[in-house]
Amino acid sequence: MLDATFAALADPTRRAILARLAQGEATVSELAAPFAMSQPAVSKHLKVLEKAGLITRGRDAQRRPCRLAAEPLREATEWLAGYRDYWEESFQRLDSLLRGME
Amino acid sequence: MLDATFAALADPTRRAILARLAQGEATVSELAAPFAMSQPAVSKHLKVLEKAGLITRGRDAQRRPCRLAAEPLREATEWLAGYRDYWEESFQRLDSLLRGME
DNA sequence: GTGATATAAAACCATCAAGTTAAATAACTG
DNA sequence: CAGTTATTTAACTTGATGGTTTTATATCAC
Repeated sequence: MLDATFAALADPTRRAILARLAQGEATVSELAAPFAMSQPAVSKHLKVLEKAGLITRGRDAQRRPCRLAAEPLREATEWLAGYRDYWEESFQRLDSLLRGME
Repeated sequence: MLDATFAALADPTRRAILARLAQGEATVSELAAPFAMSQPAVSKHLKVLEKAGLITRGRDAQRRPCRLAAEPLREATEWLAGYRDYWEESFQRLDSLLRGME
């Protein structure tokens, strides 16, 4: 699943969508609004995110609200954690960043 | 830079190359050996990794030894860290939900 | 200089990704 | 039912990816 996760994260539009969803559920049109691209284009991005397991979608009348599903992000982070030894000096910084967020 | 980093990590061959390089410097042919693909194909993967800043290359006679350069991995991890409390929170929510059901 | 080794570059092909517009589907509203 | 809103699907274009084989470049060893 790492393939799909990293591929999904490689696109700035999709990362922005995830950032928006971190604030809470949103509909397709709400997600599409900030972008200078057609709504079907955003729908495609959502399909990529859904296939990667990064979002789930509900049903509310005509709307298909999207929710963040962060589990693949955890897996990706775990993979990256295997390399933390290689940035030891800067790891201290990341460590305090994480501590600060708790 | 996140675009290039995540795109580079989306390929299993490239992740395997990084895993190998985490053990130490290696030449192109050493890196290519385990894979059922031509050497030029591996060279292309190395170019992708180099452009993403994930490896650097030296010179040793005809050889171009590759080294891991983990800084982009740190950046990627930092981006992901922004979601860490999100998933921890949702696990906690799930956890209390489950507790409430007992 | 010749030949062998290590790697990169070129040309090519098939597939996929990201966008478009236009049409189809689903569900609400009057 | 007709019309509107929300979203998906289809068909298409363009450009990037991942692989191939063949050719070129660089360096060593003789």
